[in-house]
Amino acid sequence: MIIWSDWKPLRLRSPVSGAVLAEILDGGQAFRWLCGSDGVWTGAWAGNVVRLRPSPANGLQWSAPSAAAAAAQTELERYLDADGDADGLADTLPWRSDGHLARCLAAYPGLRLLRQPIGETLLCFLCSATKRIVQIKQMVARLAANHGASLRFEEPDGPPRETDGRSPRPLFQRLPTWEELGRVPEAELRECGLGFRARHVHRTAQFLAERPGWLEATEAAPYGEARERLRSLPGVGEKIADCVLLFGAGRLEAFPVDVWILRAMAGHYGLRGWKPGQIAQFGRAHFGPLAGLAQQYLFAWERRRRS
DNA sequence: GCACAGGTAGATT
DNA sequence: AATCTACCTGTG
Repeated sequence: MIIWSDWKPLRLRSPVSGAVLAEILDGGQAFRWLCGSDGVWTGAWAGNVVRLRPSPANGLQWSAPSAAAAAAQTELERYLDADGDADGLADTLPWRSDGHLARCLAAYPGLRLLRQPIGETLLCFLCSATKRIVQIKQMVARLAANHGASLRFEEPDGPPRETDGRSPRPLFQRLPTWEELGRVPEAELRECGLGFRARHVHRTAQFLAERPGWLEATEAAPYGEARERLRSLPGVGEKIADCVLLFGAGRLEAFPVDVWILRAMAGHYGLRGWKPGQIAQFGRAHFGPLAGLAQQYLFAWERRRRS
């Protein structure tokens, strides 16, 4: 039984509607947010579990297990890049000369890139190959349930306040660290539904478990070097490397090219038949140093009304 | 029942 | 240096 702190307002420099919040939390950047029938999002990253809900006038409210609430606000503000000027960044994209981009920006005001832990982001995107978001979330939930450390929020004595017996239990286990994954046999990863991705996760874990600090050094390296380092991991190609840098390291110049971006660039930019590598090159040249932010808008637009 | 899904790596042209 | 192809498994 979790005792949640009271709801408190969360100030975002660029506010978001409920719909844009849903796109940020559940649009393919992160895979550990669940939305209840009451419209409340519950999500987890690192050792944090947090609830979020839209409030009037594009406001946001948050709540955390009361024992962890003090630290949670700081962590959440960093995770959501609350102080970041998301709309100001978007305004520097070349929308004035790009009608389709202008339309995408207008459709998702306040859309932003999350600042997730790089290790978790790598794990999630190793699971993402030829899978839909629902399935990725399922695999990741099983990894946490079977191999992640439990999160215990000890409650001090006192009158219980707001409780929620239906809290999504899987979120109260962390994702396993790479060191922990290094001790998990590939067969047990397959039991989490990873399929052929289990081999990639297993071999990447073998590599990383022996090299403490390797991911942190990668995060600190210049973009090109970081990308090559990630590419050297089993199961990490150009697309996943860019996803990890964009969603897990705040590298807004990373421009992941997936099937949705291929469709977007074919349909709206006349680049039918172009290869992913060519699209990536075009994207960085056309959209500039924040190409990854543009990518997120194009991705959201392309994916609307689909699963 | 069966194609297909936020790809990657290795073989084959 | 391009272009196939196998790889697991749940969903539509």
